[in-house]
Amino acid sequence: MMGRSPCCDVSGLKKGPWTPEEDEKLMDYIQKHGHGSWRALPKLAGLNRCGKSCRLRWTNYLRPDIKRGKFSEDEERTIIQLHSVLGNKWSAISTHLPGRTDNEIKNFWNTHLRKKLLQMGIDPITHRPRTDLTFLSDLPHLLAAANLLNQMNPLDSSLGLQVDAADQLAKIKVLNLLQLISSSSSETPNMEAVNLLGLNRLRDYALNEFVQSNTQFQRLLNNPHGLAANPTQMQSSFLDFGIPQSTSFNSSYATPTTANPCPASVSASPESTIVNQMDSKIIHPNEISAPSSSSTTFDALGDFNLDDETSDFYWRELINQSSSLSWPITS
DNA sequence: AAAAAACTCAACCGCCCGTAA
DNA sequence: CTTACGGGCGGTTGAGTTTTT
Repeated sequence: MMGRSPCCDVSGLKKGPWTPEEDEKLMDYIQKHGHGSWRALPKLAGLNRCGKSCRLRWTNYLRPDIKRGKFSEDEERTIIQLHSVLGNKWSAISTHLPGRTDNEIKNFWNTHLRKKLLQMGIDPITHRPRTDLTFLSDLPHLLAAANLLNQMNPLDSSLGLQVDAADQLAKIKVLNLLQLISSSSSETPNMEAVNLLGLNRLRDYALNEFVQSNTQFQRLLNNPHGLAANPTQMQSSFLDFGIPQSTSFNSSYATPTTANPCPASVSASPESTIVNQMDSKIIHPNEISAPSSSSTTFDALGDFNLDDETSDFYWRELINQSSSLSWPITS
């Protein structure tokens, strides 16, 4: 026989948006009888729909325990964290977000989070810094954000939120930028993109802009308060989910240590080591001990910011040496 | 003011899987 | 053991809405 025919192909069954009347019928019926067999339900409830359509309408919309409205930042972080482990297992992800349906999470991911990660230079599939550098064409905006930071009084509460947002974004982008730059050597395929974008000039500009001038930005970099992904919280909530280690290891999205897209570049010059060190600091350390849960950029950033003394050290080193930096990239 | 482009999200489709027959 | 069925899942669509030009 041919492939299975769609359940509602049998003519006459309504498709498309639900009317309030239909909703009411469905709700009434389920309230009185429970849903029982979805296939049998439409006839019993007096609905001209297929059972599948009814089930979908109920689980994604009419169910009384559904939370509506914007996702909180907490939920957002949870989704990103879980997605880095589970991939597109929307249903599994939704079990950790009370009142949110898989469909809603999927939509939210596709319309918001994916873009957000891309904009931050994070590959939404691997959750690691993107290896193509096209996002860096956005660098002017990044720099503008950083400049704005410098002009803002961070104590001005009316601007507090904006400072935080810009702060987070700038931090993340700078770190990814530095990772990518520092991991590019003339041998890597990145090189082409780097030259294409005239990144060398951008790099100098960026470093001068970020590193040389401002104590305020530096302070913000070292200030964990505005950090998008508080590492401690992230780690513990991650554990709270009770995700078995094996899940992440088996996940097709878990990146094996050998496939690190940001390999420590061969130190072409002594001066480049500082950035490479930082790169290692950012990306590598936990991978060795716990490859499963620590391979996301958020975790990496968390590490970087967790240890104030260390990050302070690296930034100071970077600042001290920035004027004389000779990079492994040559123009 | 109007047209086009971009976005949103409810709902659909086809496939998969567990299980009852 | 095989197969048919129902429920569930992830990918995709497209009408309605909002934003941009």
